[in-house]
Amino acid sequence: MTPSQLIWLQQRKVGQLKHEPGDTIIEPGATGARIYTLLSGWAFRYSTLPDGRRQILNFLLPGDLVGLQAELATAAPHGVEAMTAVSLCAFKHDTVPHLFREHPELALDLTWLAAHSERMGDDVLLTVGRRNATERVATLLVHLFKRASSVGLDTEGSIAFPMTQVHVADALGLSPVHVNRVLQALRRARLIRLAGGRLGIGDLRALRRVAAYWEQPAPFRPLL
Amino acid sequence: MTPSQLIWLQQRKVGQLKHEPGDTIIEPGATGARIYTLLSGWAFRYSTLPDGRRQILNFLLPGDLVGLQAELATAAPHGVEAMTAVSLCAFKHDTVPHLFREHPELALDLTWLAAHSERMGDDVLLTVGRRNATERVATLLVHLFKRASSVGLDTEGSIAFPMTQVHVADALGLSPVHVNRVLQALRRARLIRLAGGRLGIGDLRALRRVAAYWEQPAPFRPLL
DNA sequence: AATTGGCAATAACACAGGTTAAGGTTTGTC
DNA sequence: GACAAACCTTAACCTGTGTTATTGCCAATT
Repeated sequence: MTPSQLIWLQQRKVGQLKHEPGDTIIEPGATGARIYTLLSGWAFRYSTLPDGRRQILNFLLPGDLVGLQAELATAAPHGVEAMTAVSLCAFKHDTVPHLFREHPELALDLTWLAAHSERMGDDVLLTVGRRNATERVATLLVHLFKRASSVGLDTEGSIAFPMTQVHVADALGLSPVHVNRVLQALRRARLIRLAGGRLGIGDLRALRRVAAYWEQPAPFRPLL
Repeated sequence: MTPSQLIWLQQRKVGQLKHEPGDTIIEPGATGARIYTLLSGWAFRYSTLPDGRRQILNFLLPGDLVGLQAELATAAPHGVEAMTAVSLCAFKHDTVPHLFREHPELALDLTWLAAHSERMGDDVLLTVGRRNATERVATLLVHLFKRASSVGLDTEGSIAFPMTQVHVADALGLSPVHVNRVLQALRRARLIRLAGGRLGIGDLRALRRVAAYWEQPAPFRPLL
């Protein structure tokens, strides 16, 4: 990123806000939602059916953009909720249109990000649609472990893991009880260590095999 | 779209290509894939697991953009296959970067499209993760019926429906046999008419209720 | 120290949907 | 007009996962 781009972005920043675990960051259906960058903490996007069934769409880690869809749509199509204490960098309203006029390079990066998150969504759909319960859980854990590690959230081979089993269930289309069964099995097989809010992976290669997971080459990722 | 934008787009067009039903339009993992607009026919995006299980990510109807992700990524993350005879409008390589430099308004539309398709993907994930088989099938049929109608593919209350039950199964994370059971039930309930490659909806309101489906306000949709 | 609430663990039971297999149509082809 | 290849349909059976319920643990609160 060039200095002028950086300065421009700084100017668009209107403030920094914090949320507590469990707080709603974006209300589903909210209008005029802002766009944010997640500076620290974990959050998730979700949507629900009229009768309350909830699907977690994805998890948000530091560095992720929040609310691009909500900014471009007239109403936020999904909710966003904090899982830990969270701090966000808020941008002025209409930052996106200005960005396109004044910084086409950054705008292209933004579109790259949108395409990238669509790709991640495709992977999740493959997981939920075609993998069985064990594979789903293994896939999610490998994925989160890698992402958290890549943002430097790992210490001594484990990461802080702020999710409940209900979160895992809602992300994978499973029931909480069955998630528990699968986690027990993975623990007994010494594939994972999960206790006290921390996750460690015993044998990454074996867990990947369980997941029917295979590496996508980690592509260039613009920051914003 | 302004005349100058239109002329510019015309100039970026390098040709028109056709495919037969069952043809692969974009090979999964292909490099240097182009970006297309679907002019006529139906296609779908899919990805597969190493052992062959396939998930259809979404269906492509006339007017849809094909291969934005493939253009921005180094390798196409998913395949695209034609379901009917299909014709595509191909754009020059590097059209996207040029677009951002020369037509920021169009570039914003493009990003809007990317965000929109991510939203559609979110809906599919909700369906596959949290709806039961009947609801899933009903949701898909309502969705496709509405989309096909909105592109003028309907005649006398029915649309040409070129998909096999295997396609439906692969899109919804179900087995073909179970899709058949559900379709029979919907037919018996007079909610749908499905025969001879055509789909009609008997009682849209009732089918929506079955789907646990509710209307998203159809938003402004830029063409490209 | 007692109480409450959220979360994890486990068991018993139920059922939605998967699997396998066997016809039956339709369509195209030589 | 026989044959083959897709595709659809149905049945019988099975299993992975959901449901419901109970217990225990820990942390926070009073």
